[in-house]
Amino acid sequence: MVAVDKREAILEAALALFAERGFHGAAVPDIAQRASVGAGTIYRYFENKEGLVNALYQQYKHVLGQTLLGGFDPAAPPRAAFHHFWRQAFVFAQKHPLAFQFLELHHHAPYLDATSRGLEDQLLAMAHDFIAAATARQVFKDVPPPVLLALVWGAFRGLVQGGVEGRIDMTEKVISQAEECVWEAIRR
Amino acid sequence: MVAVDKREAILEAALALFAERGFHGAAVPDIAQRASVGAGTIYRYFENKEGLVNALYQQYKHVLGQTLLGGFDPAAPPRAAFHHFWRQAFVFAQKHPLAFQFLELHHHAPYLDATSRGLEDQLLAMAHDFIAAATARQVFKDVPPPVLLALVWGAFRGLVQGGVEGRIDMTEKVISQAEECVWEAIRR
Amino acid sequence: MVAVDKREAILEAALALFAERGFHGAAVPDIAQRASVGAGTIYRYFENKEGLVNALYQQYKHVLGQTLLGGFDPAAPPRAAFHHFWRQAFVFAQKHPLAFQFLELHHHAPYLDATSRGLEDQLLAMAHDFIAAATARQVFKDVPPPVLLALVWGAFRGLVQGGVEGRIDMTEKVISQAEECVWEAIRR
Amino acid sequence: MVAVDKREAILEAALALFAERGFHGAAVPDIAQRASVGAGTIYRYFENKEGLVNALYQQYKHVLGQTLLGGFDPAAPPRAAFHHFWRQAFVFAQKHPLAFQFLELHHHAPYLDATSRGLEDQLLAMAHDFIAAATARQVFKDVPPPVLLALVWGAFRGLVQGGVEGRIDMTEKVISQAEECVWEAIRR
DNA sequence: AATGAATGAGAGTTCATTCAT
DNA sequence: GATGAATGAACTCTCATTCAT
Repeated sequence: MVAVDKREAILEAALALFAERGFHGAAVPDIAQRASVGAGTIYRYFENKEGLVNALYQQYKHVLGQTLLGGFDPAAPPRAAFHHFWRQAFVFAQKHPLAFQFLELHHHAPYLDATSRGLEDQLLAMAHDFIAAATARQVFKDVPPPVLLALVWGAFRGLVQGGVEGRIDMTEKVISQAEECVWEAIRR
Repeated sequence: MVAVDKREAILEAALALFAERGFHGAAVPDIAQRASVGAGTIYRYFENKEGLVNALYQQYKHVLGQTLLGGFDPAAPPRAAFHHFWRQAFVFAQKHPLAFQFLELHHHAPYLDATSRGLEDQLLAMAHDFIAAATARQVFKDVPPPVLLALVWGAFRGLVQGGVEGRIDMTEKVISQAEECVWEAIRR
Repeated sequence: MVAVDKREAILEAALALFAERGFHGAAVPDIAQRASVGAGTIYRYFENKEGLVNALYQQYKHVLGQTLLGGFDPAAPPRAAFHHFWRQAFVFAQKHPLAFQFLELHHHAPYLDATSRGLEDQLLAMAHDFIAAATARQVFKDVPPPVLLALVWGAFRGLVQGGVEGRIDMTEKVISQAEECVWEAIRR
Repeated sequence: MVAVDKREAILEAALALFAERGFHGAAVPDIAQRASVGAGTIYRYFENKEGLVNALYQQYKHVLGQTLLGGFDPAAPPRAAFHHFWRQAFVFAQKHPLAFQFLELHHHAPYLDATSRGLEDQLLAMAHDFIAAATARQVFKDVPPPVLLALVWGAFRGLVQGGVEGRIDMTEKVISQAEECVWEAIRR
């Protein structure tokens, strides 16, 4: 097994345990065991437990950003743009369900470093700009963009959690219906 | 100081630390110190740390339920009912901001006991019934009630978090605007 | 057992193990076991392992200083003063043989804090002043005081170690003879 | 790079770290890194960490012995012999300052093996014999030879340490003056 | 009833040593 | 021969829990 695989195994195990139990609830030896790796090995790849969460956070925050932007047409009309973001967010949440949980659980945690916080701020800023532009063009309701953003992302997150917890059968149709609901929430 | 006050002090301290750092991140001696109580005293009032989280969870889940239902008129039309719930949810979130954080953070945690889960299920069921009834009367969009519930509660949660994290200035107007947004998300 | 006794027991155990094996060679659980105390208990009395060595160092450096100065007559002639210091140094080394070993072993160690270093410097300065004064009065050879100090204390240390290691039978007579030897080394 | 060079590099690195931090304070990977060698390589040349200290101890104890005896004239009168030993001891301490520190620091350590202890005993015996002979000829004071040895070597060690720690400016003159002091300590 | 000193299991982390490459 | 990634035992330290006072 090459080094890259071991690093991968550690990240994967840590993702699962951090998502399930939180940072303080996931013990390093447990992570090591799940990764089929000696406990000491983790410290060859990450400076310490905090380094491990931050690596994870940054990796998936980056993937999330790339996924949301991937194939996005800046010239698209707002409704199409919204559709793009909505579907791409789902792509991420379904491809990386643990990572989605993990990211949402570790928001603003005191053990996140400046780089992690920077990535979060960046994504937030991008979302804010998009909404502010559409608001300015009177596409969205006359409501402060941060409010619209909170409502949209909150609704999305609620939906995904409902799926994960088995309260919602996440069919293609449900995703579309939810998109329409949320669009009506924000469109003028 | 009478016993009730000590119990109260412990619960209050635990609420603050659990909300801020999570279950595993909050040390019992820290809770004791914040409550100005000996560490051993906590074990006179609660069987152990799990007993303490569960007491807290049950207490505030109950308060949340009472707050949502308080003054509710079952005969009110859906829009008025929705208005009632929306405002009452805000009443709770603003009266007990730490409790709101705490409840959302500890959803489905493995250390929650059957009673805690039961209370959660009960609240969920009530919400579901209300939505299902309105859906049946074609007030809401033809979307599975759990989906509508997830969208609404998710949006609400996102809004509150935005306020807590300082991204949103939670004025009376914002609360009203958000209510209108969310209503349009679900109404037919 | 009262707290003071436990602190005492920890200090005594730590003294023995640090003197025997050095700082890094003495494991905290070993110290705890020798002190008949739980490992965690050590951390109620000392911030960490470094805090423990420093407490020990400061305590015995202080005792050494007090012992050397105890009953000293500043007006005494140099030979009498030297006799006093020589005998008092032996009093310390025989009353606290482990402490003597410990102090000599941990000289200038990187884990000693400013207070510990300060005490060491203070003792050194006192000795230096005494020697410099006698040198100025042409009682001692015309040799830099630090050199005389190094020779005297080194010889003393060598003698004590020889006793501890069983190479020397430390009788009253030997102590006197050694005193005379060292006196002749430094006197003009 | 030939094998001998690697062994040399390891010994040199180990000497520096053992002298500075002691046996338990010097980590094998640190030694390897300082020697620009893989950690595993150390185990090709030495059985384990103990084997490494012992090799070092024996090597330098041997060099010390050779240096002290080098050019020694057994027929020389005691004062000349003492002068020889004193200067040669300085030759060693100045040529191998780390080795001097190392040897003094690791006296009687439990991880020294029989060979190391044997070398130490041998040197001690030689010194003892020299002193005993001179004492028998009434050149030295009527003091047990081990006492004289302890005083002389202790004084020497104190002097060297004072130089290393910067308290003494180790000029040619100081070395001579100190020699005279110590000679007067022991001569009848 | 209340305390907080005491505990030891278990946390995060280091390191002497091994072994596949 | 040489490496350094890998290991797990052992290290320092924390903390949920107990119990003598």
